[in-house]
Amino acid sequence: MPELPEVEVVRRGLDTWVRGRTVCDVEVRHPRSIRRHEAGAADFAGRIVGRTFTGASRRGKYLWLRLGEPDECPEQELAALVGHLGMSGQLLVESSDAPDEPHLRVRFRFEDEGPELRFVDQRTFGGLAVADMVDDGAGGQVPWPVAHIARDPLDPLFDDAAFVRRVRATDAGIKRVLLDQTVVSGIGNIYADEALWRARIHGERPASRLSTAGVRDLLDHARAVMAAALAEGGTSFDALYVNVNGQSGYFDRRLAAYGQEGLPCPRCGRPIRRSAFMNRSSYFCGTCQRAPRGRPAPER
DNA sequence: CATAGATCCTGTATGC
DNA sequence: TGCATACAGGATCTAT
Repeated sequence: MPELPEVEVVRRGLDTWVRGRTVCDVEVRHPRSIRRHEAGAADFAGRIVGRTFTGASRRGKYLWLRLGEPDECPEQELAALVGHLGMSGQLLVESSDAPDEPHLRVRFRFEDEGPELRFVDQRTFGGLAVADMVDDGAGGQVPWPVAHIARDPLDPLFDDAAFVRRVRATDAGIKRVLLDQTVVSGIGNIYADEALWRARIHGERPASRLSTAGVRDLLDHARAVMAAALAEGGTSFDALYVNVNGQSGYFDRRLAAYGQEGLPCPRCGRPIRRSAFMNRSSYFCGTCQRAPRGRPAPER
C-alpha cells in the first residue's frame, strides 16, 4: 500500500503485533523480493533469526523493524529489517494455519509460535533487506537505504522553510517535485493530485513560478489530506491495499480528483480531467487548476 | 548538474 | 471464447 497514510497504517500494525517478538525462522520464497539485500537469502535469514523486533519505524514510504542485539546489550539496535511495499506489497500478520497467498514472497515465524509475518507482493516492485543503521544528521538513526529519503510532512522535524526554498529552486513541474522523495517523502500519485486540487494548482506549473505563499499553502494541503486519509485507515480501491490484518481503509470515498475522470469537480462542477503523466495518469480540474501557458495537458 | 523517459513485474479490465 | 491493449497507488537507472 504505497503512500504515506497507507504505510503508516502498516507501521502501526507492525508495532502492535510484532514488536517484542523473536524470530525463529525466515523463509525467502522469491529472490527478487530481497534483491536489495545483496548478500543473498541465506545471509538475509541469518541476520534475522534469533533477533527480536524492538519496534517499527517509518520515513516516507519506507518502513523498518529495528533488530535488537541479543548477545550483547539488548537495547542496542545496530540494524533493521527495511521494507518498501512498492506498488503491490503487503505485510500481513496472520495465523500459520492461513493458506499461503499466491504471491507470498517472504515468511517470518516467531519463537512464541503466534501469528506469523508475511510479505506478499504481486508485482515484486517492493522488497525487504537487512541494513545497518546510520546517523540521520539530526541525532537519530535510519537504515542506510533510507538515508537519501527526505522527511515527510507529518514528521515533526520536517523543515517547511527549507522545503519552500528547494521547491522554488527547481524548474520541473510541481507535481514531479512533489513525487521526488529526496525533496519531500510519502507523497505519491493519489495525494499529489489531491493536494494540487485542494491548492488549485496545475501539476505542470513550473515549481519555480510558484510564490512562497503558494508553496506553503500546497504543503499545508498535502499535510491535511494525508492526515485525513490516515484517520480513515488510508485509501484503497481493492484488496491489494490493506493493513496487517487484511482490512481496507475508507479514504477513497473522500477523493476529489484522483480516479474521478468525468465526474463533477466537487468545487465547481466541471468534469475532472485526466492526462498522461510519467507512464500513468494525472487527474485535475481544468477550471480550478489552470494549465500553464503554452503547455496544454494532452488528453488521453 | 538537472531533468525526462524507460524499465522492472503481474494481474485485471476493456475492446475487438 | 480468445487475444491484444491499456492501466495500476513506485523507485531507480540511463540518456540527454
